[in-house]
Amino acid sequence: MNLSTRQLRAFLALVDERHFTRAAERSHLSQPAFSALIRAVESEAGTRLFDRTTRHVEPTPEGLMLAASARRLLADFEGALAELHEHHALRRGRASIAALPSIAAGWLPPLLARFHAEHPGIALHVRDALLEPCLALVREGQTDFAIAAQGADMAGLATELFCRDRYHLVCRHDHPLAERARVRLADVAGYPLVQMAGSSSVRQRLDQLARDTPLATAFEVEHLATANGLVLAGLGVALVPALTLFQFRHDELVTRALQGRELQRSLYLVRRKGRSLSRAAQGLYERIREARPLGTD
Amino acid sequence: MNLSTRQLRAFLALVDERHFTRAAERSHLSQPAFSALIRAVESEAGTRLFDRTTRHVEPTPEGLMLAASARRLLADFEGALAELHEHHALRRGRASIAALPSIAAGWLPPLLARFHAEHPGIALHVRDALLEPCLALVREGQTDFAIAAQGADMAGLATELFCRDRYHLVCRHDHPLAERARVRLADVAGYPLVQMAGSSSVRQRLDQLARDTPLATAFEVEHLATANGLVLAGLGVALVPALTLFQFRHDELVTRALQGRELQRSLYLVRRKGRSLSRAAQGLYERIREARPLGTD
DNA sequence: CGATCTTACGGGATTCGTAAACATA
DNA sequence: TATGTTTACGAATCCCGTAAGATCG
Repeated sequence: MNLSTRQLRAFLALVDERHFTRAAERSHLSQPAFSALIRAVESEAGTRLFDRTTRHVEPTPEGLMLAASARRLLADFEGALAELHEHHALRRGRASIAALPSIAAGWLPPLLARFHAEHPGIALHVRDALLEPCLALVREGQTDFAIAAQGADMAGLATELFCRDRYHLVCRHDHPLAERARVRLADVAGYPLVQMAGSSSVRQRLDQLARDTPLATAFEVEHLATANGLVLAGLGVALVPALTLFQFRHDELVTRALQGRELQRSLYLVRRKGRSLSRAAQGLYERIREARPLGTD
Repeated sequence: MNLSTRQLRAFLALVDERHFTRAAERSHLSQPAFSALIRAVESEAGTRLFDRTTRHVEPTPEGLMLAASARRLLADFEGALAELHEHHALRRGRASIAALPSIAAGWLPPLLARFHAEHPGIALHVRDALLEPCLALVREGQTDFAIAAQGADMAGLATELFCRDRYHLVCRHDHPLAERARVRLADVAGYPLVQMAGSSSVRQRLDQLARDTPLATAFEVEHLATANGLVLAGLGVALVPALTLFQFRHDELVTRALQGRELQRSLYLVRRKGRSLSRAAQGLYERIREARPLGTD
């Protein structure tokens, strides 16, 4: 049991035209070839579909029945293909991304705004989550891809460098460290520190970097905005990556890049291995890759 | 833009199996042929539908989208074809027939009952109408065919003899004519006659036959049942065709076939010329033709 | 290294178009 | 008789299957 859309279209052409020669022209076929095609359709259908004399062609009642079905089927078919093309052309679709809170709040939104302006038909979804939840969302397919650091278990995930994000000192401009042009990690060791909570990747990476440098943790907070408030109040200084500095823009605060080749974290575009993204997600992914802040080495 | 149901089925086989070799077997194709077929589908769709490595095959998001559509489309398609087959096999459908009142009330119902028992899925519709309305219904396509006499204008209609229906005398058994074994039209001339109304074909045909025999019309009625009552009351005798005699079955009444080669009416199966009947109507038509009461000559 | 998909290629079935035959109003 | 469909037939195309090649785990 096999029929092609071309056959259905030719069949409908004959139903409409009621004339083999004209219907054959409309189908870009010679009349005899068209005649054979109609015979094939009738054979597939298992019943005669047209009453024909040399002077008159007319669908049988069964032909009219099939014509109604065929019109519906072709419309559905073309609708399905059109939808596919819409998705392919990024005119429709859905893309979801997970990102670490710092990225989700700072770097990402302007890019999403640009992408949305370019592709208003694509629905965008963002999840801000800490590192492991981020990776879990990708692993479970609940999000298309993520911007995150490397986790403990990266099996089944494919990563691509997003950027290297250098740690910076943030302090009040009246803080002693504010006067130094170049600041090393060891220089900060003596001062009370406003730290992120241990669950954050910013903190985890910092703990790695400061393995040999005892830091004086004065506060532990969940949110960068809180850290900002504490530093602004003169209760300590903060060590945070460049992409979080948008939270610390204030006249009374200064930032200094920490010297030292290693004093940065690496962020990655993370997606499921061996599994392609939807066209919409692929589009967003590439847009992000093009726009990524390459950072220092 | 052309795709066949076979291609859609093969595509779905691969979505289900996620394995070219197995899907190819399920599709009764060699694996390379199957591979080429999938490529053709992807080319038609305009987008990649599967991620494949030599070890793993998986539909892309677009592939899954198309798969959902394809399943729906194939189900619809097969539904439409199944419906067509149901109609072809006389398991479903609709047949409508128009018939002169005498036929519609007498000969036809038992046949319809048998037909319905054989084909319970076919909805039957009957219209009882006088000759010209009968033919009009057929001409306008409001009924599939009719059992009727020939009308004034038979253009566009195709007829086939249904039966020859001899006129009979109906009278009380105590009527003088009841004693005669053989009755001719002229024998009836002197007696008061219960006639059908001039709009009936029974009457019109009788007027033709009696062109040279002055008949004594005592009553004109619309319905045979009324004629029956009048004859039973001894108010006259009736001249009606054999197929109406079911209305005159009564102990006190006798019927006598009118002698004479011409003293009959011809009834026909009437359908639109050059236009085929639906399978259901065709089935009923043939059933009627097989069962027709051939009548005398 | 083995399982699996892709490419290459010859053979066969399908389908096409031209020309002639056939049918109906 | 003229218009339009079907049949006949040689040719081009498409599609299939076998065999060789490439690739990933």
